[in-house]
Amino acid sequence: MSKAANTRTMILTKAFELIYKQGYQATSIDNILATTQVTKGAFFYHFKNKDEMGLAMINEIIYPGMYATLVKPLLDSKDPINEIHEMMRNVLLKVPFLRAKYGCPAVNLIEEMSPLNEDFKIALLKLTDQWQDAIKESINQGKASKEIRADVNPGYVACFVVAGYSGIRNMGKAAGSSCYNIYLQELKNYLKQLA
Amino acid sequence: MSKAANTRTMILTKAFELIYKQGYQATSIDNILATTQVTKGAFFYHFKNKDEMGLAMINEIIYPGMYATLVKPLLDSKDPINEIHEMMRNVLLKVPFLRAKYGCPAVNLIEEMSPLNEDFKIALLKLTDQWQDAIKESINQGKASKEIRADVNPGYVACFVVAGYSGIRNMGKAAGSSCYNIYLQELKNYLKQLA
DNA sequence: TGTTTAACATACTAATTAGTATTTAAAAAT
DNA sequence: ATTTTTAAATACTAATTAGTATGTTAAACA
Repeated sequence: MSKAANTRTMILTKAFELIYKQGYQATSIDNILATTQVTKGAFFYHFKNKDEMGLAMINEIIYPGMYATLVKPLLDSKDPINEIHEMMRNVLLKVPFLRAKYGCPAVNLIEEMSPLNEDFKIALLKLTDQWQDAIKESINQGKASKEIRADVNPGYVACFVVAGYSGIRNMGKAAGSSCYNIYLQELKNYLKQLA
Repeated sequence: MSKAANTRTMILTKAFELIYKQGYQATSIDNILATTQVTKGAFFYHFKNKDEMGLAMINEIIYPGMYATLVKPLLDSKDPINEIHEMMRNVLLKVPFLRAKYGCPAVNLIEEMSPLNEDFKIALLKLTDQWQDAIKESINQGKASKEIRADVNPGYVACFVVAGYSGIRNMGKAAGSSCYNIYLQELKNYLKQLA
C-alpha cells in the first residue's frame, strides 16, 4: 500500500472506531485527527468533506466486514435454520470488536443518519438489502430441499430476522449482552416453526 | 396550568418534537428556543442544563405516552396472542405522530444516548422494562388460562417482542413503512407458535 | 402598600465546529 | 536535473455551541 493510501485507510479506520462509539455527528474531524498522526490538510486532501469520508467509511470498511460475517456464511445453504441461527450467534457473540454497549455500527448509522442524509440512507440500505437477500436465498434453498415449508415467504423471513438483529443490538446497548442469549433462544423457536 | 408550568411544558414538547426528528445532540438549545417564544433565561431557569431537560422529557413526555399505548392495553389480558399483536399493530400503524422515517423516539434515544450517558440509560431502561413486564404478565395470564403452552418462558417472549419492535423501527427509518406489515405478519407466526 | 421572590429577558463568553487559504515537502514525470 | 504534480502541513475563519452574568418584570406575600 502506498503512503497516501495508507493515510486514507488510517483516517477511515480511526473514524470507524470513534463513530462506532460516539456516533457520527458527535465525532468531529478534529477528534479523528487528534487520535491519529494525520493533519487537517491531509484529511481534506483525501476527502472533500466529512460526509464523503462517512460514505467512504460505510462502503470501504463496514460493507466488507458485514459481507464476510453475515452474507458469505449463508451462500450455498444446506440447512438454513441452523445456518441462519449460527450466523446470528457468531455476529452477536463471536465478533470481538463489537461490544453490546456500543451496538452495531451499521444499525447505529441507520438510526442516526437515515432521516438526515439521503446518501447515507442509500448506502446503508445497500448493506441491509444484501443481508436480506442472502437470508432470502438461504430460505429458498431450504424450500427446494423441502426442509422449509412451501408456504413460507422467504423475503418476509429475511425482513423479520434482520429487524430482530437490529432490535436486539439496540436493546443490548441499554440492557447489556445478556439479552443476546434470550434473543437467540427465541429466534430458534421462530425458525423451527418454518420447518 | 400556571404560566410558569406552561413555559416548562412548551420547552419539553418542542424539544421532544425536534429531538425525535433530529436526534438529541443535533438539537441545540438555541434551536428549541428559536421555534418557541421561550428565551434562554427561561430555559435555564427551568432546567439546570440540557441533560436535565432531556431527562425531564423522557420522564414527563415519553414515559406517559408509551404507558398509554404499550402497557395499558395489555393489562388484564384474556387473549395474549391477539392482544400483543394488536398492540403492535396500533403503535406501528395507528399512532399519527410517529413517522416511519423518524422511527420511535425512545428507540432513537436508546441508540444515541445509552452508551454516552448513564442517567439517560437508566431512564430509558425503565421504559423498556415496563413494557417487557406488561408483555410478560400478559403471557403469564395466557399460561394460566392454558392458551399459552406451559413451557413458554414469558420473559423471553417479552424480550423478543420488544427487540423486534425496536428493530423494525430501525429498519423502517431506511426502508420505509412497508416493512411494518411484513413484520406484523411474521410476528403473528411467532406468536401462534406459543399456543 | 411595600418587599421579596419567582419567572423571565438580554447580552455576553469561551470552546468547538467544518471548512479554507496558503505554504511546503516528497514523488513522479519530462 | 528540472519541472510538475501529489500529498500533506500550518494557520486561519465564520458559525454554532452550552452555559453565565446581569438585568427586569410580574406575582405572591407580609
